[in-house]
Amino acid sequence: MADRPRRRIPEATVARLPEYLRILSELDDAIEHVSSDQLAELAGVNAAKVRKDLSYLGSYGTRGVGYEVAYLVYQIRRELGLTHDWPVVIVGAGNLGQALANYAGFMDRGFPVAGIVDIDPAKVGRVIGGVRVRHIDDLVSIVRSRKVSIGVVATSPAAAQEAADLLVAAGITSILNFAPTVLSVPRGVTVRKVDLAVELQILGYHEQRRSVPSLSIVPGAEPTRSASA
Amino acid sequence: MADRPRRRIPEATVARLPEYLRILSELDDAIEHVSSDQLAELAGVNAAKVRKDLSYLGSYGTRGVGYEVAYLVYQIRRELGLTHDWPVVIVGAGNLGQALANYAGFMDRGFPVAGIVDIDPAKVGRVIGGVRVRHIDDLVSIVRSRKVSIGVVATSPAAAQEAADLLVAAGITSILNFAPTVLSVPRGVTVRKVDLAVELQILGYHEQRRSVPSLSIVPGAEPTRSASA
DNA sequence: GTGACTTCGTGAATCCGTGCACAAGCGCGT
DNA sequence: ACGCGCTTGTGCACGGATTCACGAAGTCAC
Repeated sequence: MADRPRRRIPEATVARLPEYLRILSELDDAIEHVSSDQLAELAGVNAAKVRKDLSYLGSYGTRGVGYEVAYLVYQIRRELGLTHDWPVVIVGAGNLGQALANYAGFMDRGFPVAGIVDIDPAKVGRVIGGVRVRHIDDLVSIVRSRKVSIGVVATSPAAAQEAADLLVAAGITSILNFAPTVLSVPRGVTVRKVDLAVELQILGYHEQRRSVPSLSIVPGAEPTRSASA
Repeated sequence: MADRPRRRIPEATVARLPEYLRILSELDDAIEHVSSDQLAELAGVNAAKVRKDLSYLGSYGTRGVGYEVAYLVYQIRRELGLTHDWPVVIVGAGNLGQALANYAGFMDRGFPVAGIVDIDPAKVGRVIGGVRVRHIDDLVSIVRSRKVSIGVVATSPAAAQEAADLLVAAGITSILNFAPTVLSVPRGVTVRKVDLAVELQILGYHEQRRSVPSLSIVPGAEPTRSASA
């Protein structure tokens, strides 16, 4: 119960914890315990990995039984800092910004949209996903009043760096960047990037790779196994 | 010039190549050569990494000069299989599906939207991003006629597995999954997943981490340095 | 209480990715 | 022709992540 010394959790594990959390949350309420094997199966990963990941939580599984679902959920939420909501502000009310604001999954999972801003006066005032679009000049006041620490960049690539600068100036310390641009930010600000085209290009690479060798080697080649899930 | 034996490229490198490609494509046309240092700066990574990445292409940089931009672009495009377009089909014409279809970045970067399908008859017929939404029953014919090999799942979580099954049945071999669900697919099908909420939760973890220690240790604690860029 | 069985937690081996450091190669000026 | 300065390409060492394998610790039936 007492705050334990809190060891550092490997980045790879941090990236998987939300997945475990989602899976556990979706489990039938009647299920009280899960084994690492079951959880691994559901998450599409190795069972040993699950156990090692969970061991970083200092979490108590019970040998011979497994992990108590409710307690595990509590532990993961706590470690991820999900004991309270993290409001986010979205910069850019274009296609993507609108889709994000509408996306129920944000609100549901503890990231309510505190505001959407755009530089285009024509978009200001429109209501998206229950939130009114405001002018980018209001960014600072939104961030301050709602205590927002996470910003989402959903602008055009050309405007992304400026958006990031404004977010940082407003006091944001974490940025999720959807624009295909490398953002430069001061030390102490965390940036994560999601580039949709890059994901497709990676898939394209594998596609290309599975077709090229087949015509030069075997007649009825079986597809090369590739990292799925 | 001749097809060289083509070594396997590490996954981490494959994930960075599209980024290099984008940066190189955006360079001023007047620039003929870039050094690994310059490219590294622009991509926000280490110069040695750039050189090692590019060395997998068997690419010829010139010592003392750098890499010829045009040739490098050609090489990367070739390695990623971007010498021709890869049409994609989007399943799900909800918020996200619409945003994706509208997203110019797909078309621009070699991934034209060959079709959007939805199960909801009310959505069928609507035109999004220049493409008419069709019923999911037409999926097979779209995939066959347009030779689509990449599918995008932009459905609700509940429908995602079914969407994936239909895509696979239609002959798709690569899937980009935006639904917060673990898809199970046959061997030989590549799946990549983008979960927006997971990205936010990872940011949330870092946010929480930079605030918690400060209250228990130092009075004026400086934020813990974290992996940015 | 005892033994069979299940499942966790973790040491140890291995693999992958990163970054340093330096030799080899190229161009340019003289 | 030659040497100087710049930049690539890569061997090597290191650290992080994955996976195996097994001892420890618990449950359950009888």
